[in-house]
Amino acid sequence: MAVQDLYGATLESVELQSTRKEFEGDITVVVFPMLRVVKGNPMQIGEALGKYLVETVDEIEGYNVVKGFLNLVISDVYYLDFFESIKDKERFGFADSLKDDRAVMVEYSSPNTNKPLHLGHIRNILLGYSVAQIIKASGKKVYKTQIINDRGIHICKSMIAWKKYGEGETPDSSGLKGDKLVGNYYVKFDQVYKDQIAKLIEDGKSEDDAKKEAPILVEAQQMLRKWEAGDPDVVELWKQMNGWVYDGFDQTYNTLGVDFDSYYYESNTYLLGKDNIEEGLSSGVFFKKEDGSVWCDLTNEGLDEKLVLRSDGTAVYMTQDIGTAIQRVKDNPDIGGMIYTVGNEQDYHFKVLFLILKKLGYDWAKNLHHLSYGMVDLPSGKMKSREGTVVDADDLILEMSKTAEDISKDLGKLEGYTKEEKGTVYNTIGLGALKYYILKVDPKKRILFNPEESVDFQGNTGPFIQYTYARIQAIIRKADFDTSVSVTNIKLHEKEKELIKQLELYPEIIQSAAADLSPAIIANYTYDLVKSYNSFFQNVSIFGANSEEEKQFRVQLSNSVGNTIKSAFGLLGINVPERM
RNA sequence: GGUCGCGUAGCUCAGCUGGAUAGAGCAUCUGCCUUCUAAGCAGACGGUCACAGGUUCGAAUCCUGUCGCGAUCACCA
Repeated sequence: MAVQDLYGATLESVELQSTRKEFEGDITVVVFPMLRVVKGNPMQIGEALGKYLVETVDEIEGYNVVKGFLNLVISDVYYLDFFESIKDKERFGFADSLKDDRAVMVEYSSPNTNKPLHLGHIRNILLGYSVAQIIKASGKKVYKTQIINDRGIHICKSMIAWKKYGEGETPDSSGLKGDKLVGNYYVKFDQVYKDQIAKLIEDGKSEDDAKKEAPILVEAQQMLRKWEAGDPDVVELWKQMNGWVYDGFDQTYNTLGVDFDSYYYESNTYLLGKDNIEEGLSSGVFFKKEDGSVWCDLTNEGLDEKLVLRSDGTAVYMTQDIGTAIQRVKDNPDIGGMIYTVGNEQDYHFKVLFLILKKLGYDWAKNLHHLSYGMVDLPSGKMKSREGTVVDADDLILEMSKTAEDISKDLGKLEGYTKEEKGTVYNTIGLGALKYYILKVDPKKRILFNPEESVDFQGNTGPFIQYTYARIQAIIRKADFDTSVSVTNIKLHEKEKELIKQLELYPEIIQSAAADLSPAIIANYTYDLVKSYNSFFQNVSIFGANSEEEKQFRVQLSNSVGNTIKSAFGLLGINVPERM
């Protein structure tokens, strides 16, 4: 029996847990629940059980009973055996054996093409990408995708403003990133719109009328109708401006280190779903009201009736989402489930969407998850694009690198590195700080993002963990050890056992992060591991009175911790530098 | 108002399938750089786990209610 079998055992009435540090032992059996089955005093039952286990199970060397807790002492040999099995592994693809034939599609980012990405998108993208990595590591095939909101009135607003005031400006002519350029015209539209409203009100219009009648808005609406009619000029402009935006987005995705396997454009999918509504009507999932609108009755599920098709026969948001989901499975028939990374303001929408898809009878509908996350708030309050209080994604990333650079320079590390090498490290650290800061928090909680204070490199932060990894690499470089040598006859310290126990938990951590769709689990685990490691390493001197064997074992243990950090950070999409 | 989510140290967060004395980091204070990188380590200080009931041997964790904060309740997306 290996150590992991002991931990993995979950007999129904036996509760096992890792023994708390302050007690002697490795595994604890909680005796209290047994009292329901066996009558007696917890102490006596514990004693009897402990005695029996020591006699019959080789791995168990000793026991003690505290109150109703039976602490079992596991032999060092089993720790060493486990350690031997993971010593050199880069622990990424451990789950190959668990491969599931049903793939999962993960959607994230979902930008609008009228403005650049901001801090809110960053949370979305990091969460989605990380969850995709985690699910892949847990043994499933993953399709990463995004749906791009490339049509609608908001795009036309940027287009009309560019046409009227742009004077042919392009990313090349202005040196601006494409998404920034288009975003500027969206802002421009809003300025002009507001001025026009003010003027109309001055001329005696009511506020409501002014908002509806402002010429630039009317023009944008005309443009949308032309687009829908396929007007060649409008479509051409639309393609051109969206192309600029995609170039800009790609740059940002690139710096963030994320990618996608496929793209869905709303301009292609916005008409989807109507056929599915027809099918739903004939199978009785939906019903038609007198005015011709189509609804889904969810009152039995404790919800309301939900509109799925307007009385004029046009689609609503829900219609599209139904159609798109079905389309995706048609495109990738091995999909057995989907994950939508979308903010929690849409909790209700997805609850309804999933319910409807289930009612329509799709077998994959039971594996749909809304990866719902909280808003990112700034100390000044909510981010509002119109008020200019958004934190731009590119600016933020740049600022994080800059801070990493300043701190690194103060500490005087990285001597002997070229300018370029230094730049790469600063980027790795800055991005590590940003990604970790966002991912370590439970997705469903709101994040208060303080741009100044977020750039923290001490404690539970990305750079601290990266730093530990870099230190481990320094140890390995210096030690020049031979990993093929196995170390056996040594007596393990408590802190070493603690570390091995934590390394052993890694696969379970991934499974649990995959089940909860929460990278925060991986992040916090990695931090705990690093804390244990640092404590172990700084409190037991490596070149002290210890044997060569022990010394070698410690270097190997460092290596193993390093590999685990690297793998865990890989799941978070964070790189680790060899030096920093 | 209905529904959903959140509320843990001064601040930012872990812990939540019920278990032993509720844990980290930041901030404040005290030690530790001739051995691996002090972005570190060791320690001190800091708690009515929002509040009130309930379930039980045992509740931060589960249930009910109250309060506070947020989201959502469109023939918008």
